[in-house]
Amino acid sequence: MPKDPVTRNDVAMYAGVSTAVVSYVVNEGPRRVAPETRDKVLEAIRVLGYRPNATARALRMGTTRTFGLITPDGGNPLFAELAKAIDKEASARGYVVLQTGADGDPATEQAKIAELLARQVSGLLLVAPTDDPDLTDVDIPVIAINRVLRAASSVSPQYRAGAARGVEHLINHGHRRIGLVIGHSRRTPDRELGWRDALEQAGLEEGPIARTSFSRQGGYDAGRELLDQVPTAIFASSDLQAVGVLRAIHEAGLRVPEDIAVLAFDGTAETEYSWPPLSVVRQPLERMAHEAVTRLIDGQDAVEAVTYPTELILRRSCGC
Amino acid sequence: MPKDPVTRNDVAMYAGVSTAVVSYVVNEGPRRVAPETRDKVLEAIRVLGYRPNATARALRMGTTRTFGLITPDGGNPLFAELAKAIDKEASARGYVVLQTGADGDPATEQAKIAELLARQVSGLLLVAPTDDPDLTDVDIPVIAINRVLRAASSVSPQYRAGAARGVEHLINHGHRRIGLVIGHSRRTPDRELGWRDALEQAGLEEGPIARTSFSRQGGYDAGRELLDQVPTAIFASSDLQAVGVLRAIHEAGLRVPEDIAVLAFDGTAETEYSWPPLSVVRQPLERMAHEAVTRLIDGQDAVEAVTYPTELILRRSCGC
DNA sequence: TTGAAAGCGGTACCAT
DNA sequence: ATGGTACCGCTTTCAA
Repeated sequence: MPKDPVTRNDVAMYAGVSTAVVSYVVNEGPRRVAPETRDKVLEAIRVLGYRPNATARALRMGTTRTFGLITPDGGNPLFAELAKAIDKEASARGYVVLQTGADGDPATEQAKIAELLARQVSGLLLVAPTDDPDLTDVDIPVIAINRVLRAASSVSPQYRAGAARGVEHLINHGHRRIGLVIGHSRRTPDRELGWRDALEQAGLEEGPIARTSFSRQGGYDAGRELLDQVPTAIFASSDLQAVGVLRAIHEAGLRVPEDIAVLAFDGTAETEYSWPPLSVVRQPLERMAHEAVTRLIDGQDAVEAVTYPTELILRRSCGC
Repeated sequence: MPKDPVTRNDVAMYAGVSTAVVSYVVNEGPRRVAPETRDKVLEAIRVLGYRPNATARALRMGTTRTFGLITPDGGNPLFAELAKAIDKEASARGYVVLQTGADGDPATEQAKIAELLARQVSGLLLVAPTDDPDLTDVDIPVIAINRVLRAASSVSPQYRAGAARGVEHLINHGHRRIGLVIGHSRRTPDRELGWRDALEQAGLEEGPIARTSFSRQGGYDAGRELLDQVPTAIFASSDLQAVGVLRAIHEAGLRVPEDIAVLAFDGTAETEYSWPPLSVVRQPLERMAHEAVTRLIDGQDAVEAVTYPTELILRRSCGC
């Protein structure tokens, strides 16, 4: 017997007041209520086990206090950690997040955007990296994370400076031939530019480059490819790739960091327990999540790209 | 100028029909509409860029087609992969999922349940492992995953049989002293029972046990503890723990699997690229997600605990 | 085949 | 301080 839900009407009836008063009590406004009336209502709410219907409220108020979050792949640890940070940030402000994956497919992402819009989300978080979706007639705030959109503000780590800082560290260890594992992409990725910056700065010539997917398998393939060109260090543009590189190196019977050093961009938890533990350039996920959520709520109008400094975390893989 | 949203009223007006007809067209029912009227409406929808308001629909229909998913920690790869599978399953059926983390804290979980109920989710997915939450006056279907609840059905891997199968495999490799890394818990966990089953079955005496948290750090601590008792193989009750164990072993200068073999329960992607790659008892996450979502939608009444067979995946860490 | 209208559960203005 | 009530956008019955 699924007893139908208690509504504000039941409460009003039980407490012998009008529905308006119940509303005033529940929301602590916008009108004052006499203390004793208030107590009657509270009592009725308690006894009846009343829970306001957020759907009705959303309809009336025109806001669901819900964010939509679309990542290319929920299974990717980086996005999982990002999502966790966003959830935490949203929860703290009474929001809730509809999270979904787009399989790294632009068409799917576009469809998911439509679905979330239909559900009246109050803001949209779009995480890297797919093509620019069509955002015309999206009438809610949108923030891009780890990607830059023409039509929306974005929040990202300082890819270029962070990568440069990491590679520079490798150079300080004495490495002169530093390979790069990077993702495919239309324009030159900032992490690649950062790697170049550091090499140039040190007067070093460019090391070997392997372009591959952002995955462990991709890193593995790239690692094998790079090993043929005997670099003494490898900078991977993502944790996943670095983990794959590590495997390729181990299989080749080489030691890290003695024979070859490795440093990765991202800094997810997995890197702390890889073998050896990976030195990383860590994305400030918490700060990024905080900023993204804040912007969504405050609804800034100007389109701007905000970036945050990364953190260099030294572990064993670089030789430290 | 954030032009306010197009409603069904605008469409009706533009097409010169009533709102009812618009509804019939959009939902392809419950009444038939003359083809030409239909075309007019479709045209109006297209021109105006109308998108039905799912919130209003939900209020009227009494269902949001939304699931609530609460995990102890969204950053845990196992839960991230589970969430991904659930998202996929839900999407395919036109549902969407509100995902949130409870920090492994019962009180937080209880609060999140209330929040999701207020938001009228159509079903609730509660993932391991915290205390039994209070589910009285929860009037929607609830499915527990990887945990058993008094008041709701559950979907889990066959922990005991799967663990036994894994340990048995270790025994077949010739191991006679097999340690166990397991989580803390009130009652004896099924994975521990499975480990015992296999040892008993083979007439072996019990190996050393280390009880710790379900984390990489926990596994590391447990690994160090176990190494003092010189087992020749270790069965870890989760991937995370196994990864920690691996680190402890490497630091001790031992080789896997030559000096000590390792096998883990879970089978997340991370294990495929650890060093060496971990042999695992894999949870059938996709099947579990499918079953959980199906049950939520079909709204079975009986409380039952469904379990699914695991898969033994052999890689290098066991000696294969 | 189509239209009018009631009602889903709240909110908040306008009266009293 | 409190009550009555219109309205948020949509679905569906009832009448035409």
